[in-house]
Parts: sequence; C-alpha cells; structure tokens
Amino acid sequence: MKSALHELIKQTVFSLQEQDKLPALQSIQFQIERARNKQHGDYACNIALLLAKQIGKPPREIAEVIAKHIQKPEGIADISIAGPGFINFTLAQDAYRLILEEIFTKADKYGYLTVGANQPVHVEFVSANPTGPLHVGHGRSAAFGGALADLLNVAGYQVHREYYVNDAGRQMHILATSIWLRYLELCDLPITFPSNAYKGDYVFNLAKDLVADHQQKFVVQADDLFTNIPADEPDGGDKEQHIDALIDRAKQLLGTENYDIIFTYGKDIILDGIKYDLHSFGVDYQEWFSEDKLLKHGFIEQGVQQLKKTGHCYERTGALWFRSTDFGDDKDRVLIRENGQHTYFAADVAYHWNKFKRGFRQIINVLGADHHGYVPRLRAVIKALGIDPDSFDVPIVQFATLYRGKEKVQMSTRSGSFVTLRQLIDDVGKDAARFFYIMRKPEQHMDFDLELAKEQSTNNPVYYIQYAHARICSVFRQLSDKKMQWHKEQGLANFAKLQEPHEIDLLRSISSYIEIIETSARNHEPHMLAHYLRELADYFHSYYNAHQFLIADEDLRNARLTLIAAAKQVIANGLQILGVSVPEEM
RNA sequence: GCGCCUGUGGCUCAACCGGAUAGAGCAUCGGCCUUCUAAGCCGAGGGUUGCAGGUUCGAGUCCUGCCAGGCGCGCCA
Repeated sequence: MKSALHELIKQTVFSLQEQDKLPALQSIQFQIERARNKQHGDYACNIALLLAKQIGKPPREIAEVIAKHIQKPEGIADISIAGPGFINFTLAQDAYRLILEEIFTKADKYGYLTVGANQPVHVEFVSANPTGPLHVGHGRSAAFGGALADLLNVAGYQVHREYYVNDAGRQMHILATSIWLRYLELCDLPITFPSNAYKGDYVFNLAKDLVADHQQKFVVQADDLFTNIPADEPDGGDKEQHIDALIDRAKQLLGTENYDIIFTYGKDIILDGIKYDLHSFGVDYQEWFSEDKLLKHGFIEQGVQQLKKTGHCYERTGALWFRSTDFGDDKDRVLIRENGQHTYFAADVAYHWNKFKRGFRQIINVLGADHHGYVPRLRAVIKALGIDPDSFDVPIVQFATLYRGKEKVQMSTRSGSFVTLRQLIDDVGKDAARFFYIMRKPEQHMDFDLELAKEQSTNNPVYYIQYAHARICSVFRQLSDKKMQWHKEQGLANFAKLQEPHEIDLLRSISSYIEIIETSARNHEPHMLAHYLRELADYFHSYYNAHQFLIADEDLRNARLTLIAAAKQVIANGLQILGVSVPEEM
C-alpha cells in the first residue's frame, strides 16, 4: 500500500504539471510514511511541504490542489489535509480484510517479500578466533547477525551466512602451547605458566583430556623447556618474546607431528564448542571458511595480485604496501612483510576478493566495536578492487557492558574471567538472551545486567510477546469446551462488525507488518521488528482485557476470532525471524 | 593527540532517508480477577533530547565548537 500510494502521488503530480496546474519542477524525494498519530489516519505524505519552497505557495494550498486531483484508490477510505500540509490517507475497513485473507493464505510464509529479488547476499558475523569459547560479547553479534540474515532471507534475498575461522595465526599457536604447558603441569612438571598464555579453565579441561587420550606421550624434560627462554614480563622481560620462544621450543621438543596433534586437537574441540554454542543459540551457518583454506588454495596470493593490478601498491623497506590513503584511510598498510610473510590484512583483502568472486552482490560484514578501526582500510580495499562501495556494509556492534547487580564484570579471554555465551544461555535462556540483544540497535552501547536479566526474566519483553501468542492459542483450545466453533470464512464475511477502537488498533498494527519487514531489512535494523512485535502484543493484550472472544453472537465471534488468529500468525512469523521460540502455552 | 560510536524522564531503551503534541518498559503511586491464562489490563506523576551556536517552513535526527563515556589508532591477529 505504501509504495502504491507513493506511485499514485507521483503520477498525480506529474499529470498536474502537464496540465500546468503545478509548475514543472525537478524530481523531488517525497515520502509516504506511517502516521505516528492515528488521528492523522494511516499514511502521511509530505510532498506539499517539500514543494512549498520551490513553488512559493503555502504548503496547505499545494496539498489541496494535489488532494483534489487524486483518484481515490481502492482500499483508501479517506484523504485529508492536516497540520502544516500533510496529505493523510485513511485505510478502508476492506483493506484490512484483504490483508487478513492474505495472512491466512500465506500462513507461515506471510511477510516473505520479493524486494531482495533473490540477490545473493554474504553475511559474515561473529568470526571469533577459535582460541576459547564464545563469550557474551560475541552473543550480541550472533543475535544481531543471525536476525539480520533471517530478516534478509524473508525479504527475498538469497542469504549466505559465513563464519571466518581464524585458524592460521599466532594466537592459535599460543593456544596450542598453553594446552601443552597445562598438560605438562598435570604430568607433575614444574611449570611457570606464561603471563600471555590462555588461562581459562577450558585450557585445563583440554589438557586433562589430552592426558587421558595420550598419557605421557608429550612429556619432555623441564630443563630443556625453559633453558635460554627470554624472561616473562613478571620477571622483568617481555611477555610476547617469552611466549613466542616457548612456542618455538614446543615445536622443537615435540616435533612437527606431535605438535600438530596438540594444535589440531585444541582447534577442533574449541571450534566444535563454538559451533555447538551458536547452534543452541539458534544461529547456523552455511559455511565455516577457514584462513587455512585461503592459504592452501593460494587465495592470498591471488588477492594481493589483484590489488597490485590496481596500481595502488608499492614496495618500501622490503615490504609490499597498499596505498589505502588513496581511498581515505589515514595511513598506508603493509600486505607482505619484510620477512616475506603476509599480514592479517592481506588475508582479509584476499577473503573479501574471494567473497566478491563467489558472486555475492551484497557483502555484509558484522564487526565488533573493537575492530571498527579496521573499517576504513577495508572500505579502501573494496573501492580499489572496483567493488561498488554501496554493496558493502559493515555494521558495528557495540559492546555490552556486563553487570552483576551494580558490579561491572571485567572480561578478558586471556585472563579467563569472562562469562561465556553458554553460561548466558543456561542462565537466562536462549529466547530472552536473543531478544534482549536484538531489541537494542547495534551501534547503541548497552548495559547487560546478568542478575537483572535472570531475576526479571518474567518481566522480559520476550515473555510478553510469547504470552500474547500463547493466550490466543488458549482461546482457540477452549472453543470446543464451550461447544463453539470458528469459521474463518464467516469471520471474514462479518469483518465489518469489527468497529471497536481496540479492534481497529490491532488491525492497524497487523497491517503494518509488511512495511516493518521491508524497512528493517532495508536498513539492516532487526531491532525495529522486535519493537514492533512488542507493540503488536500490546494491542492484543489490551483487546483481550477489553472484550470477550468466545461470545454467543456467532457473527461477531467469528469476526473476532479471525482477527486474533491473524494476530497470532503475525506474532509467530515475527518471532521466528528473531530466533525466538513460539510457545502455544506457557 | 587523531578517528569511530554514544549521550533522550530515577533506570534501560524507541522514534522508519529532517515532519504533526518526543514514545515504551522497569521503578513509584492509585484502580481491575465468581468472566477466554493477572506472565495481563486501565489510570497518574515524571522531559529545556549533554551544553552553545548554525542550516530551514520544520531539528532528538543535519553542520560547527565544546563537555562526558565507550572503543580503536602495529610489518599483532
């Protein structure tokens, strides 16, 4: 309806210009939007306000000329002019009936749109290094990315969810070495655990399993281990040098084969854990794309070559640089180091080139706030490679500051003191956790009080929405008890009986679902859908308290049941997109 | 020092490419269950949208400068 009205206004103004009733003007970007206040009808158009200046007449006057010449379309009951010069449209009752019919026809597919035109979209999110379990910070990216992907899918895009597995870097070696050192501790060797190693309990558990599976196979002499290793930070040394030396020593003492066993073992178990956690959070991927794969397939070389071809690369002090400052970055970036090794950045160049080459027309890369400094150089790469910058979006998900009551919870994977996503799911539940995250727009910093989320779980908006759905189910369950029946067709036939303000409010809300899907998908803002569902549930609960559904008047009963059945369907479809379960009873 | 994000009732947050009287929830106070689930509903109080300018018919939204908080500024990943 929104786009139909937009087209209608456009045509009307055009024809008025041809008849010289309005001066010819440059094309103008006017809007049709949902009226915030229901006294203003359902839709409002601001075109007269925008034309006023160019034409030099009061906006109301222009609005009247336009309104007078609009051929009132089907489904519109009233056109009026209000306020400073808005043209307001009020939907006819019959328009609502048609929407309800469509809801029943399409059922769980209601809300699926074609605006995406089946265009392939690549959505990358979370992509945390597999050096430890996901924590609550990743949870926000997972909830947002998952909902966005599902939203785009519903909007008609062909969505590909991908997790970039950073499994070839130094951090992974620190992990392997950490596991091995814990293993040696368990085998009663005198180990001073490095300050820069991974200290989480999960490393202990991995080491324990390693002992169980391989017994003493990886034990070495303690003297060999620490001899000639540069001092750790607490001893006045450098923690980076210390750990790097230990990694080298581990490879040397264990030999390639045994070292790889530990390395792969740690990586696989942790990655499996991440997959499991995300799966139980309702987030699944089409592909887990590993950095290792980029390397082995020569993609990094390809990506760098591609960038070189653009002529924006140069060599200096033995390294290969990308002149990202040509594209707005604040400094140039190294691709290939002096020692011949590629940088992380080079891998990312290759990865994005690879995404593009796989045929994705839109690339969405959800990043945590700690990586936002990376955006300018990524954008520079996109531009240099000749990819349309508008097809590349990098939503930044801000941190959630964790609280336990009034106490701030410090998080650090290294120190091991953090709340895992797993713990969060176990504590507050998948539904509450996901909805809580999704309700906030990603760029908004948010406070997450674990205690409150737990204690007040019954006050969480998610239950409020789910309850609305369960209540409707309950009403229908009781039909037979009261020896009543519901005939949908009778309900639609008696649709005009729905004249109560509560009923109109609910209808209005239901009728805007499609637009919410479209807008939130277009803007990459799933939180809009969350807020909408809250509001829809609100209208339903008010209606529920004000009127009876299971009443003697058969015509009215059918009409009302038809209305709430439609509400139920919309709530279910919306929650589905957000990854929240849809209970039939609570 | 530079860059990005944020600043909206006591608290947590909305406000759909700038629109009409800035909206919800929590908390507080007052009402509503012999009636379809009270995990609900109805009502009340509570605001100079961080501050100061600017742009225009119109600014929470855009621009400039401050203030405050978060994050980032490696040939690390």
